[in-house]
Amino acid sequence: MIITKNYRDVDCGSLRISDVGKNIKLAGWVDTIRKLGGITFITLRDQYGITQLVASESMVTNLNKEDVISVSGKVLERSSKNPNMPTGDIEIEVESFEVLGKCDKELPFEIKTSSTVNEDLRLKYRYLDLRSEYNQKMLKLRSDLMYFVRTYFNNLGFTEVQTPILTASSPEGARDFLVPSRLNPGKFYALPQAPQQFKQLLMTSGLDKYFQIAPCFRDEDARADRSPTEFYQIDMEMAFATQEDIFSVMEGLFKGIFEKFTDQKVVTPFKRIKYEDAMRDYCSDKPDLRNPLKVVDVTEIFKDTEFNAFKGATIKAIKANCGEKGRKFYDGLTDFLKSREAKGLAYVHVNQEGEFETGITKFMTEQNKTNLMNALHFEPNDTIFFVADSKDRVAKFANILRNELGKKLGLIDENAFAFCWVVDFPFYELDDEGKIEFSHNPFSMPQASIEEIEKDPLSVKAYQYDLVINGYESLSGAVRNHEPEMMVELFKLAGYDKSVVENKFPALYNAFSYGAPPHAGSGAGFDRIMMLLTKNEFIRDVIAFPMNKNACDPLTNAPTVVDEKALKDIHIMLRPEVENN
RNA sequence: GGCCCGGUAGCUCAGUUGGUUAGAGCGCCAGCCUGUCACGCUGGAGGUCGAGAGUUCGAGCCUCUUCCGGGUCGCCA
Repeated sequence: MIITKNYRDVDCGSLRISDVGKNIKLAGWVDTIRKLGGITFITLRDQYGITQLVASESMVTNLNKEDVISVSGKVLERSSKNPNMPTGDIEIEVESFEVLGKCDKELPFEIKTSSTVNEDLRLKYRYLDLRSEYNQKMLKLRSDLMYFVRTYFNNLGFTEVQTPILTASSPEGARDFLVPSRLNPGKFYALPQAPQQFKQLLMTSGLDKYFQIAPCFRDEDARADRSPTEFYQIDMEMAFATQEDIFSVMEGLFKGIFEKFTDQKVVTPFKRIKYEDAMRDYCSDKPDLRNPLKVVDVTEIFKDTEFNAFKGATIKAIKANCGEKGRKFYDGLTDFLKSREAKGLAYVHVNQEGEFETGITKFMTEQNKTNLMNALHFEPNDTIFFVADSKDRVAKFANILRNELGKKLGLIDENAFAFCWVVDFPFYELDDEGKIEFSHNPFSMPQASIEEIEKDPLSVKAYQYDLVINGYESLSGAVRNHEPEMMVELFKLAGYDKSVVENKFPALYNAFSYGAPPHAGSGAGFDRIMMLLTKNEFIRDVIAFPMNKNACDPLTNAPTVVDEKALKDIHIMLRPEVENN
């Protein structure tokens, strides 16, 4: 490692007992000052570590925490060592020091405890927040991860291509960020939601294997695990490739990443679940497989029930052993479900004798019980939970219940990573009005011929896949449709004219008419991987300069008002209600 | 846009049924302290209780409005 030498000889993390006796210059931030009367201990911090300085009291008056100083002195063996620090065997006896950067303001928060501080304040002083040990490690990990990804793809013969940041607005998908064009009055660029079109064009250009650590921009609302403006994607595409080829490359990447950056052994090939089965067993297309609970549809069992909440509803059941939980536990679950807009939560407890008790036991017939036994194979001390609602709402609540039970009952191994491919997404689905609509990507390849599709479009699966890790959608991809004629037919089935394909995606459509190879690829969320590696549930904690929930940056005050002239240049006039704000 | 939670000292928070001068820990300042390492001890400064209105003899606490932040639903093909 290189270390700049004018202000220091070594960094703050590297001196050891073998260095005792050397005259050394060190530079860094004053981390702590401990005055014990005649003697003062100071710890000096940089990105690499912390080294203790020792000085006479008179020598270091007027020193503040977070001052940046350069210190000259002799390395001593400590008389009282600290086994908790890598440099804990030694200290520097200060002979002289120079203040390089004074910290003369009171800190808005303490660096050590910045992670507990109100996020807007942390973001306003992000340069201080980033001084914390967690953030220093986070920045290094991001860099190491980027390097690892690039090395992996380069070793496999991939070419990294930088695709445009200013491009055309696309009609599908999320809201675009728009950038007005000065040279083309009234027209706008859009920031790319993903390099999707460009990487497919590269395939038609003859590039065999493409990748990019690509910035993506979407103007949608934030979530804890979703950045409100921009994020990075590990984007890749291969010509002459099948779904299996993509799986093999990406499994190699994820195995490599998780084995290098965590202490987990990653087993390949990853588990695979059909979309249909995931929806049946977990009521989610991104199930957390660390959670052993499964959902069972019991609608049929209760079709003649007297229980009002079940009448006419779709009913999902989850069996779980809740141990010795009291009424409070069940009420808490019910309240949680209700707070998420469920109508309620029904349950029965199975006692030692295998009989139902509590909850909705009085509505259970013997036949119900027999059927439930066949469906759920419950045992003494199990509890059976039921959520009932309309067909399109019930899955959501079953999923919420499954996740909450997993969490509350401690069924989730926090140290494990559960990888699974979700495959065979449906190509079409019915929209709210019962019309056939593309369910995911209209440009993915269906798993059937056009003749078969026309017979029964809703049964057709797509070569479309997600990689789910611990319940996070971490990668999404597809085998692409590179046959323009078939694409037109597929659009027709969804009620779109040929002109829609031609006009909305002219570059792709035209390019595919000049000889395109079959190709497939994927995009993996770089920030999501960072979250998993650091076990962090907030995406902002793995980004150097994140925006807040409302897509504002308290540090730079972005977005800002701009002056009249700048607006005039780009032919923009603000609506009066906005201007007056 | 809907729903939920929060806003009290620089930071993190407590604050009872509405009742005297609004507290604690950390940080900051001063003094003491020669082996600390979350040093310790003593003292001190520091408050528009987010803002506004209302109810009340009396509001940090109750009501309404509003601003700000977080989570979530919608949204993210």
